[in-house]
Amino acid sequence: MTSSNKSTKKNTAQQKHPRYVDCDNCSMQAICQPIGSDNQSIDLTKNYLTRRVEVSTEQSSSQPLNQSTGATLFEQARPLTAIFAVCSGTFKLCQRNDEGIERVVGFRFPGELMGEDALFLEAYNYSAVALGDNSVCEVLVDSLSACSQLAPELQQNLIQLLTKQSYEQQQNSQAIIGKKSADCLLAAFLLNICQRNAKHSGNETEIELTISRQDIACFLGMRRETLSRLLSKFQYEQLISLNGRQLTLLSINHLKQLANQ
Amino acid sequence: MTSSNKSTKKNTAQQKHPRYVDCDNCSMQAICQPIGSDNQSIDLTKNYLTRRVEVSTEQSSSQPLNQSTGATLFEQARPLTAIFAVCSGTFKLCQRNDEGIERVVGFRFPGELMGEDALFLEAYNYSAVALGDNSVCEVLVDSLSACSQLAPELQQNLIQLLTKQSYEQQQNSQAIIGKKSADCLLAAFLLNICQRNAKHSGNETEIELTISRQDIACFLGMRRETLSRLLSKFQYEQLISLNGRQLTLLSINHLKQLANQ
DNA sequence: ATCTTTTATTGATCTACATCAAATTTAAAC
DNA sequence: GTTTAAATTTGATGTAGATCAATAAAAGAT
Repeated sequence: MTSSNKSTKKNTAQQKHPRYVDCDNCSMQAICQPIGSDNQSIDLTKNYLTRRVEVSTEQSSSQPLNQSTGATLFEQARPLTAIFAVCSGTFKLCQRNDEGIERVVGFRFPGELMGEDALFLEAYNYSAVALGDNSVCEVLVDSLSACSQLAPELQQNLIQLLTKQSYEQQQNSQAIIGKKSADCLLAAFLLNICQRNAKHSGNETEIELTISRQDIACFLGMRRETLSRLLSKFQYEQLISLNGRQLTLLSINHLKQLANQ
Repeated sequence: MTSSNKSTKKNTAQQKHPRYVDCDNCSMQAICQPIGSDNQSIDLTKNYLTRRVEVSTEQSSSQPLNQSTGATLFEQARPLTAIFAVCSGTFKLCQRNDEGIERVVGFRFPGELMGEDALFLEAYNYSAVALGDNSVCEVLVDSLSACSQLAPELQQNLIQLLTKQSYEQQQNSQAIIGKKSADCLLAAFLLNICQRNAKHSGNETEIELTISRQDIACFLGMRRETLSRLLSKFQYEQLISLNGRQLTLLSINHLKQLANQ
């Protein structure tokens, strides 16, 4: 099985300038925009919000998963002090179960939230690891809580945000679990990440895969060998093309057909 | 392979009097108890709450899944007017995807909520079908919303409720997805439902399985033949015993060991 | 009660994926 | 640049679970 494009070298088209997501396309928006209860408006950045905090790969406190180091934004079971929105880059979310076995439970792209599902609970449900040099917006929970008691509008927005978020999470995981075969699963996954990535990149057919094969395989519950074979097969079948880290969906229709089995 | 207890007949120990869950053990509690903002308390039942609405098997509007009829409490995609807590009995939740393929996406036991994950969104995410003669408590969303604007206490409770709920949902689905083998999956499932059922029954080792094999298999993403074989194997290995619909976990430790693989 | 229909169990076979192993490519270190 | 290590791809083989098919047991109907 010979894949079409293999000879291309020097295709690590490193984007020097990371693209930050627009606030308009961010899930945090509901609680990040200036809130004016009638005439008295609250300056959010003076209260609970810090924009564009860099999370670079250097200082990694611990290795959350066997391989691939990366900056850990927060760790599972630690007290929840803040929730985050991804500004640029990709994060992976890892969860350790009772028996100490770790799994990749999700990925987050620009404009998506992290930690919000444990808001007002004691601790983070999972660890968040930056895949590369990323940035986030940070919302301090205590300050947010204090503010929301002043502004009922904010509280209403918060409920909406949590509901929508929980809904989308459910949709995303629904799209993954219970697929008939690994083909379908992978097709669904590729469509899912490209669609989510498009919210800020604007391109639904291309994505720069900062996620390693190992992490993808772990998330999808298959072996990396299987994933590798499937990617080769998809390339052979002209469903996708892979140039280094650049993934292009060549036939979204066929992929959708495959995914819905 | 001969299962230990097969000869027992007439073991359909029908519980004439369905056990209703205590309000203390119900997830709806946060918004169902009388709320007193200082001295002016709101009478909930006069506003948005109706307790113990019967949902009997008779009048089924449509067959949500290929087999097993049952009263449909609400249907996917219909406007969300109310959220529910199970009082007695078991419900199954079905979801149809874009391609029209239906799946069982969950079950609800007494004290658990339904529809709450779409609160303040347009429509229900799934259909809810009663497995037998059940009952629910109903909370009307419009009235709840109106009330919550009067009582900030209620709104705070609502946020807590939604967060906890979303967390538990995630935990439940995490316990299921990505298991190595069907054995582990089934072990995890049996432990999960017994544990959830124990919240109102008080017995963590026994449960009356109102759910059909087909529905369980569909939920777990396996064929009913496979499920049947596994149940037989579990009985042979003295992990469980099955008397009609009565399931008993004989060795919770072994099951847990199996589930965490 | 008997008859019919549905639901559940067991058997035989076949395939998708895991597993073990080796080669190859890519990235990091020097 | 070269060397080393890590990540990815490809190959060979075995097994878990799907699929097809046939009973067997409940549940309803009469």
